[in-house]
Amino acid sequence: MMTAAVILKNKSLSVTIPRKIILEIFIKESRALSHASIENSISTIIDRATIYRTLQTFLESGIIHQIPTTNNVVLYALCQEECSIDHHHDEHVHFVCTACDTTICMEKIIVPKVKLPRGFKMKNAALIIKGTCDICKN
Amino acid sequence: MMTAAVILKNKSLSVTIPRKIILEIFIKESRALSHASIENSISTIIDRATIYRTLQTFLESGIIHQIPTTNNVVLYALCQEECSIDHHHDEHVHFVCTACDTTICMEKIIVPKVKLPRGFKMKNAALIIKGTCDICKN
DNA sequence: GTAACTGCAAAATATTTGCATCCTT
DNA sequence: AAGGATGCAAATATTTTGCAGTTAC
Repeated sequence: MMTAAVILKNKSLSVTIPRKIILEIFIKESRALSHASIENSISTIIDRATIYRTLQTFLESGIIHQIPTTNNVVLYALCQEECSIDHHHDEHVHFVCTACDTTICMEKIIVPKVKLPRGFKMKNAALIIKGTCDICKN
Repeated sequence: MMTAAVILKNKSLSVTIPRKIILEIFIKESRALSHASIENSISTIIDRATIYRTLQTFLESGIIHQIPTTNNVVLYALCQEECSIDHHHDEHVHFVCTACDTTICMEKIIVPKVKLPRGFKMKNAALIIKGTCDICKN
């Protein structure tokens, strides 16, 4: 189990209070977070601009990856393996539970390859599955 | 080839100037559009609020569907088959060309089914593939 | 004629930026 | 000590809403 400080150091990022707090939230919650949900989870006051900048930094260092959504809210989740800005290992399935509105990474399930038409070259893929999760099932 | 007016009538929507103009843009451009790109394609002045409301209406009537993105911009594209708000037939692949920044629907390629862990129930899926398109290939 | 739709204006929300100060290395 | 990060404030951008006037059916 890597601590926030260790992860930051591994990425050659300076270890600051806001970065540790935000990273610890990601470590604690095993689900995808939006800017807003992070802001809400923080009891301390971290400036909104700092949160934006921190998420951007984490993204560029490959600490987190983005998950596409359809509601103008970008979600972020911890990367499991080593990622970098140009090569994210985020080609696992993301599951969105429409009941509890939670998005989780299904690290174990990789995105199946599909055959593209001639001339198209794939760089990466994201598969978002919506439905109900194992807790909300009914 | 369906005209904008016919599509609107089929969905029991009243045929208004803004709706026709916006729908015609979708018909003409065979790619996914954002609110902003629609606003830019319009020479006539259609109020921004009207565009938002029209897209919402089209979405609810199943005329267009949303495509998830990671940049806080929701994309919309024409539905090919009959859709409704609760059952969209949008389970085809969406291809994002990172060179020309264009998103297109690959109607022919359906999203492969994946096996979910016990307790998870899938309702629908979206597969977004990023790469270079057949025009931008190099 | 009536219900629905549009345009306008304002409000609410979300994101970005400049800059002075503070913190990490 | 120096460079980078933060916090604050302001600027920008985006989206929503209320309402009066207009349009489609």
